[in-house]
Amino acid sequence: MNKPVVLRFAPSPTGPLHIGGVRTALYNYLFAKQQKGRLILRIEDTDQNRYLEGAEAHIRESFKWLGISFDEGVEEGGPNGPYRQSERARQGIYRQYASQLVESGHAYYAFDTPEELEEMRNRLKAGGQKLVQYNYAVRPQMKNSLNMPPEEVKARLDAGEPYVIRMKMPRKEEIRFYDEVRQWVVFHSSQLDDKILLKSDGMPTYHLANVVDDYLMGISHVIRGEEWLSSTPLHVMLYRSLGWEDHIPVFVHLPLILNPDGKGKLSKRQAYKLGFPVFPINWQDPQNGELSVGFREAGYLPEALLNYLALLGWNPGTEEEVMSLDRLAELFSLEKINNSATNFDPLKLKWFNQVYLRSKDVEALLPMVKEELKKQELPLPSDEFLAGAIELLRDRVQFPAEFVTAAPYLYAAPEQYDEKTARKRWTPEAKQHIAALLEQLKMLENWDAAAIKATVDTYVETAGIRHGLILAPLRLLLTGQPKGPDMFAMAALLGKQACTARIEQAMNQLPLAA
RNA sequence: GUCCCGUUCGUCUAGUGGUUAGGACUCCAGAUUUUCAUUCUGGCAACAGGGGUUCGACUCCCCUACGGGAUGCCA
Repeated sequence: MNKPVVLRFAPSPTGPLHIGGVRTALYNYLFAKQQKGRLILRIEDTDQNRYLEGAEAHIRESFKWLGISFDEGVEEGGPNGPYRQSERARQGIYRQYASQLVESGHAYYAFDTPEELEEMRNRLKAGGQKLVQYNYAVRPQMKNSLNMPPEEVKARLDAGEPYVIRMKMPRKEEIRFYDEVRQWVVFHSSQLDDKILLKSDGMPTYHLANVVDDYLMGISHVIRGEEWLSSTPLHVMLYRSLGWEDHIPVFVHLPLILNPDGKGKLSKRQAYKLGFPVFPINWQDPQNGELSVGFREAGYLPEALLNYLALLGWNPGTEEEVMSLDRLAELFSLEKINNSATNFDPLKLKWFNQVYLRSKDVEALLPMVKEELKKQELPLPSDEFLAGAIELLRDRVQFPAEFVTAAPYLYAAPEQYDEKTARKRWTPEAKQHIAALLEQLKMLENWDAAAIKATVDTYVETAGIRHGLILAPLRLLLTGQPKGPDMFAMAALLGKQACTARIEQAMNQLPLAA
């Protein structure tokens, strides 16, 4: 019988949710969904010193925007709660297992002070040791329960002396584990150190907490970033030492996401320099007040971000690229996850954004355009007008804001006219024709694109001139721009009143080309 | 330094011993369009290097180089 599929995403609220975390969460989500399993959101807040106010809320908000939902978590509830490790720690869960490990001889108490540890490291370094770590070799020289009589240990403990519990890493043991992405990975325990499992503040370290919780929560697959690969042997040892060898989850270590130039882990700094976000939604650093613009605020659609991210390290093995979340969940497979680090490509993300933006119906786009108008402090036209504007512009925008910024003339008469175009097109001859055409346009009863076009066509034909002589200057007068969407449709949308007014206004104002 | 992981067009990638090495983004050219964008067509562009194994290696093995990660009372 197959074990139930239970996944978890376990962020630490020491900072905002990062794009790499989003991808990890996404893969967890996709796999859980595909396998009809459960997905848990667990908050790994065991570091009291680095806890950041607002980070947890940022994480939650981000997922809400992205449309990634969890079956269990702090807000969702569930049978495996509590879902914050700090709360679980308060229940004594981790201490209990740490004690069990001490009793079974797999771990021990250590009373070394930070200064003593520092001294030990310096000594090893000075001695030319290649392994500078608290391990089987230095263990006998340190202040720990392995080197003192039980009475002394008890006395120190009873006296409330600060202590940690360390893993007693065996001296010589091969640790093999299977990773779905890298296949078999082998480590030797001799290279590993006696990692702290329980800190002196009583909190567990990540290693202990994640193993205990994964076991307790019945996690079947651990999908996480590659930076965890190196500590996986410790985790495996922990499972073994706790007698949970049969419950070791399937490990899936995802390749890292690097900066666009391939140099180093994707960083906020690099991203900022290149002009793209790294956080799903805005993040204001509570310490220095610095604001980082999120993908949401920058005009990215969650579908686009997710689609792009899904393909960053995975692909369906076909040439299908534009996929909904449902489709992704359908096609997702662990075997097809890539094993090499990947560069973040903001250009391709933009392309996805364009694809998704264009496919949205007017109803969905309307609120985005309105919001942008509000932001720009522009008057709010009717929905009908905006719908027309959206249809007019949909093939030429990558971001919602561009429905406004790319065509400001739809919302207000132009105040400036493109100089180069004016110099070239606004000739005395052009002005003369436009004036004559204006009279005809004024008489037009049905102000629609076809009628306007017919009027212009007829005028051009009878005057025996080329379209360019009329069209380019006309567009200039109407919009101030040399380019833009279909002019007749645009003029129709603007309305007769506005168009004739703009033409007249420009005829009076705009100096002729020499 | 040590351990671990990795290396196909500029980028994301397909590829599991015999392929004209395929697709997408970017870029370029042409067509369409009143212009720009869209769309369509076409083009440029890759197996890190060296040894093996094999009739035959992008595919398997080893070495080198390069990149990355870990090496915390952080996750």
